[in-house]
Amino acid sequence: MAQLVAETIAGSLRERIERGDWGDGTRLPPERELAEAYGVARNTIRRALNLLGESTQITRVVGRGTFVEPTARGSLTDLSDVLARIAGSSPADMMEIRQLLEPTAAAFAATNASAAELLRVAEAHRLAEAATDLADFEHWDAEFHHRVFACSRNELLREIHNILRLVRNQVPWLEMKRRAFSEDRRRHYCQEHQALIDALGRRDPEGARSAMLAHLRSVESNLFERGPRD
Amino acid sequence: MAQLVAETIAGSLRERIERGDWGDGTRLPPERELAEAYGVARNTIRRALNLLGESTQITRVVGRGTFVEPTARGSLTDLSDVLARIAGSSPADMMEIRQLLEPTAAAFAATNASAAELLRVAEAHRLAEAATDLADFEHWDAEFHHRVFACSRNELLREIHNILRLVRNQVPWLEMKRRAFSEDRRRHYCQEHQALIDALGRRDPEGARSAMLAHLRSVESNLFERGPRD
DNA sequence: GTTTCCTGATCCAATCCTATACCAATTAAC
DNA sequence: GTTAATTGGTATAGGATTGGATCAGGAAAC
Repeated sequence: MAQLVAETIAGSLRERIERGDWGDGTRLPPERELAEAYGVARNTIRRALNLLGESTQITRVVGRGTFVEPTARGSLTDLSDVLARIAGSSPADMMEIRQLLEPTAAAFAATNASAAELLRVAEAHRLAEAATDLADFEHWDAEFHHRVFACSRNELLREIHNILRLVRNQVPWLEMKRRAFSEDRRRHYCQEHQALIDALGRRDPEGARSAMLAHLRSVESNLFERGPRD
Repeated sequence: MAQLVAETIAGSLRERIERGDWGDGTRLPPERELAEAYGVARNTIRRALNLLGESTQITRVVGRGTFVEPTARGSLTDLSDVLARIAGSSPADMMEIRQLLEPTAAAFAATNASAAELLRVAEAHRLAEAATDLADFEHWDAEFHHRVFACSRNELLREIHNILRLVRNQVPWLEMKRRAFSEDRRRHYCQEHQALIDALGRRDPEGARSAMLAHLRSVESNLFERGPRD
């Protein structure tokens, strides 16, 4: 994944900081020294440090040097706290958020997607339809939803969905989905997906929005009501 | 079935991508290299890549290379990658998401908040009003918005906002907000905050929703239009 | 004859790395 | 206090790599 020399070096430096080679508040070697150590030009080191500064907290002071911020680990743990809480959030909250985000993503997609992207959405739908077991269906169903986000042309929206998707791949969720699954329901979902694809093909934002909303409501009621075989 | 050479090559490349020869986000060999490897002219490789681009997500950047889009394969991307992409997302995307999430959070808050929570929202508003410098105002403004999320009674929604808040605390955002700031605008924001608090106090979800939306629209136009002193 | 497809070649534009020089702020030596 | 060395910040130039675009020519299909 590291195509750029600067990216590689940034990764190496980050690792060394996190490993504790340079502790909180200590000074990193001067740029000129790092350049020689890594065998690259100083420009490249500066670029690596700029990249590093985007994610890790470092402070650079003219005449003094580059320092590891004491808060660097703090904000990281902040973030991991956030993620832990996200992972532990309730299915009801999740479905509420999905009903908030996904219809809008579908509406955006109807307006913004290229024909090629719509083909990719349709492809995921087709594979979900053709799936022979639950795991396969789950995979292509998730992929279908994600591809809608992918063509919404809002990168942030897409990445938020990535996070939600990670949560829904946790064990309790898989269990829950397994209990709510039936062949009937699968067919029903596929029909709803088809309706969404039709709306996207018509470039109809409001149609896509309501198709997605209807789909999520049926997912929700299946998830939270009694199983199909009581 | 006399396939074009370019089509055959496109198919071969597609297969290799899906098989994982080149993983998410990695760079494909340069066109000149592929041309030699397949024993064809570079034009033909370019044609194949154009065909490939119609069905698979690849990105081509002059001077850098051709890349497999992170979404091109089904694999779930690493969480740290997701966060890096979130941190790098555009302010326009951010404002779009805020206008999607925050009005709904406000509506939830109007229904769900306890009286004590509403007091905490009002407190943040009061401190933002009383702030004497930009940093202080920024802090309480952000806190105001976050406390609205905190009483929306949807933990997931609140944590998503936490992530967005972390992004908006990055350097480029701070710069942008500084440029868009003026005392006039601060007073205007505070009036809008007051309108929101009034709606929350009336337990009026739709009023809260529209008050928040109006506020975010004015934030957006201030952020993206010319500075206050042109 | 015309069209389509591939080849070969050339030039352009963007990006990355190198190399170098100079500036500005800080620190240490005197 | 003054000066010199150190260090990050900035700018410029050049070479190498890479995708973008175009043109001329040959071969095959119609």
